[in-house]
Amino acid sequence: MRTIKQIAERAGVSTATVSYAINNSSGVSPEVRERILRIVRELKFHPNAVARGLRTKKTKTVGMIIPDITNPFFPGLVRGAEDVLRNAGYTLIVGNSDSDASKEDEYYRTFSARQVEGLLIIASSAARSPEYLLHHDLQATPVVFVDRPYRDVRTDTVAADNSAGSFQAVRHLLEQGHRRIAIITGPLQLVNARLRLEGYKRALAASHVQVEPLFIREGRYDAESGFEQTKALLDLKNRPTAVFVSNAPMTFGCLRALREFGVQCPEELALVSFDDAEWFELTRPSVSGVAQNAYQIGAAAGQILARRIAGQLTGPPRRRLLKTRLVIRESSAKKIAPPN
Amino acid sequence: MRTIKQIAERAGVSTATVSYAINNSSGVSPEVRERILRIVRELKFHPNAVARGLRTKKTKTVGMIIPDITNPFFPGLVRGAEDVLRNAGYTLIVGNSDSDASKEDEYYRTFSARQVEGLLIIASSAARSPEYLLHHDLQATPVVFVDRPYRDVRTDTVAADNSAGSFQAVRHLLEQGHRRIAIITGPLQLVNARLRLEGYKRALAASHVQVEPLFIREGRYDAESGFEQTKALLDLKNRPTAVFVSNAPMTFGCLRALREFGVQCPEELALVSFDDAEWFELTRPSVSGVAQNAYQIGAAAGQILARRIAGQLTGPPRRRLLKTRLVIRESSAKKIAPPN
DNA sequence: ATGAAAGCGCTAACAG
DNA sequence: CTGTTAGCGCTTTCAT
Repeated sequence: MRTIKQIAERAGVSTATVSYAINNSSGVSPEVRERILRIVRELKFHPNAVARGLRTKKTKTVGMIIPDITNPFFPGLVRGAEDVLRNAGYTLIVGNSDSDASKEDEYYRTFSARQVEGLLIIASSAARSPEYLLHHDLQATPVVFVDRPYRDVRTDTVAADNSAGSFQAVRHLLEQGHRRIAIITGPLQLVNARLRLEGYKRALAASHVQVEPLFIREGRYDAESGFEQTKALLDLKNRPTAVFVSNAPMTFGCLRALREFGVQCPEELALVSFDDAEWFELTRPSVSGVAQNAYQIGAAAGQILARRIAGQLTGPPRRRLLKTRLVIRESSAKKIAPPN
Repeated sequence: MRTIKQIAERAGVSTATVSYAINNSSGVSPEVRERILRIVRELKFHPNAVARGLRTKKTKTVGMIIPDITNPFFPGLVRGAEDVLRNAGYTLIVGNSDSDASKEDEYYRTFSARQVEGLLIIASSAARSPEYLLHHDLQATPVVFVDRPYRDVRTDTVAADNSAGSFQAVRHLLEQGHRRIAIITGPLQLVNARLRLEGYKRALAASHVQVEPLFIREGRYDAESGFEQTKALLDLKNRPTAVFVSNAPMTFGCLRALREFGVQCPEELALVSFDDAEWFELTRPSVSGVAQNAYQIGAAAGQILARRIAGQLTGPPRRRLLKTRLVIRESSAKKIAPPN
């Protein structure tokens, strides 16, 4: 491995001068600078980021905690954050928590030890708030909460407007003539699951439709629970005519159930999903969804974090809620006759 | 931020002793060790990994270059590698190259500067071989090539057995009575695309079926090219009766084309895909696929890398080709009459 | 415009 | 069993 010292010897200057040259600080004569940079190029010298990090206490590293990269919603988020952060000179380290507090803790320790300059968190609960981070030596580190906009948290937050998106989806079902609309929610300890439920309730209220408690089924944001809860709805004496499913994996399970039990969609049960997976277009029926732009959310979060770290952004926490877009497909395209 | 020095003062010992204690080196009396560890816990002290890395030249960091985390095949790979490496004490940094050489280079520089101890690479071409890495100060760094088993490369390699998987898929189509079988390949500068083509040819040869050059269409592993090449096949005067598509995104495009041009599958054109996406099960028809276990590939690669770094694995490069599994669904389930 | 030198936090001889 | 000390590669005063 080459060091600044070797470059200095070759160039016949001191290490300080080499340092100035490669960091293009002022006060190095053009000739000397050029000579040094030439040698740097020849020897393919890359300054040791570890040494630099130790000295400057700026590691140019950011940590990100996500539930699971294998869940199709998160890659876009990560990619958006990565692209922005890399452009700003940061390296991103991503950890999968499986929404497990002890794995989260493990990553907090790793990140703390590695002196990350900032944190992007998709938290498993509000307990993972900055107060919590105090326990991990990360108190001074800027944090942005992503995707799950906990309210009581004193950090920047970027997420889709879950409530508005759900409102829109359920209003659409109401406009199609549905009155008996069920919802399969995510785990209700997660804010975004609660917000999607809230949007559902608001839409019903706006149309003076009573909430039917049996129509509110809590899932776990995975395919299995989507299947189970759909089955539960189908087993009801008084079935709903439509269902709003709170994410794509559960919609996957829902479709499986519809198929297995031979339920016609949208005729017997109309469907709108939160999220808009690519394959929604290819199923039969194709699936209506509330599209959130994961890349954009990640990019916005990365942007805010970079500016906080650089001190370009100060003051109270920013809350950005990004717009969703309702994509109507076959699963909700049929109007039904009003009941009376 | 706490340092070893502060712990030492509190405990009334030297920094060396603290270091011994937290690294549980031998030669520290139980009482002193206990006292130190108690203080460490109380103060939530996490040794500065940057300083440690500088001193020991072991950063416990591994770099991974993938084309794009947003492509559904890669998250599994990454997760597999991450889980294994984290267990072995390494932190994984992942970079998206978009199969772009200059972005790859950028990550090589970053990884080099950050003193990674090993590299997991899904390379855009064989040129990204260890010889190439010489240019980036990474010569001594263990490298494992993943997913794309370039032959002329002197490193460990882990991938699915692309050729065998394709062979199996095409043999299946032959067994269904098909003789006019097309293939949509990936970009042929990628080994795995070439290997999938090779498996296709071997299967045809084994059944004494002549290769029809018009039936070999090169795509780009993306949905658009899957659409275009399917259209090209459908435009042929003498259409094939079946097509083998070399990955899931192109199969997505293929299905779109079939739908758009009203082609019945499997009746008019049977279909088998390399890869097995979750949604293959939900389309109409459901899609047959060659499943490769991405998680397992990533995990195996991580394992080998960790052992190379630790020096537990020495000697010539290992080549591991993991088995694929053919999953037969509706898109290829119908036998057709032999064309005598 | 350039150099000498201190020191970031840690580990590892070496000494005792 | 514990302490002293040098030094990893770099940046950054402070001199000159």
